[in-house]
Amino acid sequence: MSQAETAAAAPRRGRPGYDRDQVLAVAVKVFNEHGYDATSVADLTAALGLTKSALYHHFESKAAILEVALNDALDGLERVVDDAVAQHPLAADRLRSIVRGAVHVLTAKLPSVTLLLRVRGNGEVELAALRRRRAFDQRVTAIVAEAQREGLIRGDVDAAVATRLIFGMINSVVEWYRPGGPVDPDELGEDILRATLDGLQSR
Amino acid sequence: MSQAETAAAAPRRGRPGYDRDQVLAVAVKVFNEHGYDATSVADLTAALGLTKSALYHHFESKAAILEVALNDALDGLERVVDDAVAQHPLAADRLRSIVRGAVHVLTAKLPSVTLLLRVRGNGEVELAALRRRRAFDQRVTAIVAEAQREGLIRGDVDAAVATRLIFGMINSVVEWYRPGGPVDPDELGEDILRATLDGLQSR
DNA sequence: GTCTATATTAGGATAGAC
DNA sequence: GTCTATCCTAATATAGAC
Repeated sequence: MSQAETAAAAPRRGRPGYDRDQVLAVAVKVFNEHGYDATSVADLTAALGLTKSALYHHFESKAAILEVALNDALDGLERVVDDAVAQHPLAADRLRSIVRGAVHVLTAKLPSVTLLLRVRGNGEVELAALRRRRAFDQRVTAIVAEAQREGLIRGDVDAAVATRLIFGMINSVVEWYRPGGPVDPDELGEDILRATLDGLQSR
Repeated sequence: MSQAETAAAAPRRGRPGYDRDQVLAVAVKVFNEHGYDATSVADLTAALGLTKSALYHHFESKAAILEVALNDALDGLERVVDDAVAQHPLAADRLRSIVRGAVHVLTAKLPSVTLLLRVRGNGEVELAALRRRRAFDQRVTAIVAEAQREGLIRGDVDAAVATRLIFGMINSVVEWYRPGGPVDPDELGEDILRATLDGLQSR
């Protein structure tokens, strides 16, 4: 994924001449437009301007493309929690750091995170991703519960429900946020922090 | 959908003997478990204990099943806005009514609304549903903007962003809410109203 | 890194009997 | 309302040449 952006800087004569990361970026884009299951390998090759054989030269299967993208997204999200835990002793600070970090990863790695959030558990690749995602959710829920004991989060809402509502709001961003659009990703992180903690009501 | 619950009250001898609503309920459940596109007609008939021909006796195509379910969900959501507009002159009251009503429809019609929220726009049936959903979103955004002018919603967050964040939180409920579980749907509506308007922070 | 050609299976849907 | 048998297309994937 990291090489995808610099792809245009190394053009070929005539044929596209994709490398693995470029193929990945296009494939993930098409997956998100039609859904992974509704996307055929023919759809991918049409978007790439390649034949199936050329695509299978880069990835051994359609599922292998999905696997790389999902792991990229999960790596990014797990790193946010790792960093928050390493940097902040207070759960309240960890939570604020996680909200900001999750919004940052989500906007920076929008395609792969979007794909991750739509996984239903079909096949081994998706099941493995769901397992990692559940572990992530549990770590965050534990931090929210601790932040609640510390007094940051109100006690009249269940910690698991609060976590789900906060991340429900964060994750919904993939449905409408577009890089280069009118919404700044860092401001969005602050908006979501304000919306979930302070509330959207005027005071 | 309404007849599905009373199905067990009219059993047949030997074979299941499904009617249209019962087939619909099972099909929507399977669609949600694997995703619409990943669900084959064979998956549906396996869940029903029927052959393909029997299924095609009730619905003319796989897409026709989807269409009925999506319209059911959209009817429910549109009715919430219609009722809110009819009952409340103030946009602030309309918004509160819509949040409560949307959570209610979402929990009461969980299977069909879940399906609706995952539609990507493949084929005419999904495109038609997306058009209706966009119209719904626009009506709600206009009400949020008006509520902001009335002073209910803070002015430092864009109305369109606020709408998306609020409904992002509401819609995320389909990912974890289960009827008969520990979370009461009416309480959940109040929690979301509190979370989005008052904020989750202790005071 | 890409091509043409093809193997193989699964998918949606129908015909016609009971 | 359901069955068996079948059609036809589209899907994933591979072989082997350039």
